[in-house]
Amino acid sequence: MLVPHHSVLKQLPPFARLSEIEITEVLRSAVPRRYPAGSVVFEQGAAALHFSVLLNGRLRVTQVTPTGEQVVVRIVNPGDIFGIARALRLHTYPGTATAVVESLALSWPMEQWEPLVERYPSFAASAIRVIGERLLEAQSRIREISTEVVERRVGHTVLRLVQQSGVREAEGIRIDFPISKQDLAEMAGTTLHTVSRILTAWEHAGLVDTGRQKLMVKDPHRLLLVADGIEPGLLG
Amino acid sequence: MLVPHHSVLKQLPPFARLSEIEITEVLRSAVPRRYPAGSVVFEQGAAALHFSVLLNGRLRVTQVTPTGEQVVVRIVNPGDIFGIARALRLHTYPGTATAVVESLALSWPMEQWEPLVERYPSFAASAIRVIGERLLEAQSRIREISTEVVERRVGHTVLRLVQQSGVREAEGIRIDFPISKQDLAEMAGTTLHTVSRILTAWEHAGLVDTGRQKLMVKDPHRLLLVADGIEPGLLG
DNA sequence: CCTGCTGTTTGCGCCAGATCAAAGTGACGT
DNA sequence: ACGTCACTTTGATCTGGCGCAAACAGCAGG
Repeated sequence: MLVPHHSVLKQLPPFARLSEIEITEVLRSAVPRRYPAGSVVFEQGAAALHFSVLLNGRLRVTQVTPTGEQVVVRIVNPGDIFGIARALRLHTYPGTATAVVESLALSWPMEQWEPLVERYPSFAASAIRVIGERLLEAQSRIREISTEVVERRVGHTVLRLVQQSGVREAEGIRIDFPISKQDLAEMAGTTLHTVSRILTAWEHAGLVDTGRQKLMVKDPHRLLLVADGIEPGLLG
Repeated sequence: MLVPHHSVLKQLPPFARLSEIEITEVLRSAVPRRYPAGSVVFEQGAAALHFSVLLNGRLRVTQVTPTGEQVVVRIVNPGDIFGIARALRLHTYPGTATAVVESLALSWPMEQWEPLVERYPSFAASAIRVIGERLLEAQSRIREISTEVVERRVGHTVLRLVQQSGVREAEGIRIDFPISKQDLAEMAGTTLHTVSRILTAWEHAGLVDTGRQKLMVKDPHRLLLVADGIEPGLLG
């Protein structure tokens, strides 16, 4: 099936307001791409040749500093647009994207971006909203990192994951892709060691359930209280 | 002069590609607003009623955390669009904007945003770029705050100010609006005291010249070396 | 079943930088 | 000129959480 994406695409906000004909038109220049778990989708510094929509799977976008430390910029969820460097007048990708699980994306050559924005105002409006949401999230993280103590930062990081990538289960909400303590540390702006200690404390208190690359939040409400500083930390 | 803004507006990227007639049209729904130094332009949590373009002056946008700490989100420079909360589907402003010097802005009712984006693709494209730039800057700050030591963070903060709001002078580059050490601290994610110590050290080394709400960078090149960790810190 | 690899836990010492405290100084109004 | 207020400097102390180190546990592949 060369065009299984017709209906899928219509679900996504950026394309929701396009007609059947327009979608067919838009799909003409798109190619589906499959990324095995662990593979690199694009690399920091490489020429920005494509922008894409994630159909399913999960990507992790990281940046490395000039001195070699890594930070996780964001997690790309199904439905998200990613790799839009050129819209920001960049010629290279500002970060590296890696598939954390087997993933499928729909990919357009970068030159299609401008026409898409110019021709479909609803696409432009949607793009603004998507980028705007990322901006708000980034600003929240800045506020968190610069004013909050580690335990609360880790709390907010986990809650953000729950909201963006959580699936309800009997015992709580599971983050449905493999995530290491190292990843959490790079999201919260701390170290692997500190994250490990915090999660262990939370596990004893019954807030979460953790394991090798597994994370499940059993008591989101109470975790929120800790993250917001209403309930004191559980360390020590 | 009710419409002195015709030519001014045409200088600004979001409006640069509009025709004379279109600009007249766009200006019809705009009102100029004057903000005395120190006055509040809009307040965090208030209903988002307007979006604006800063014609001259300088605004400081801050956020306060639930627990009362403040962080400086960004400085609005002439030519910048600000207060576009509604474009991000927010109904209230996520931060507070204060005029640091007497400022003049052109202001539209929020309902005009969607029509503007839908009608003028070049406006939409420009908005995407502006928001995207803020996003990149926010991500840089996240990387800095979570991986760099204070001195280098303060360095990058100052360099960012130089780039965005610096004016060449005989002795170096001056930040052309009043900025306190407290402001710098809230931008770099540290405390007033630490900023003071660092700037004192830099002053002794001839990198900067500081005073009461004054900041001038005498040796931007060397400051960059310190900020990038190529040259060791000057503290102690 | 063993072996290796990668992710995780936990203990301990230490230091960057926050916090507390107090004195110093430039700008502005009267 | 003087006093006041806001901003700044500097010192002294305290501590969160980082860095280092070493042991431990899932999981994959032979």
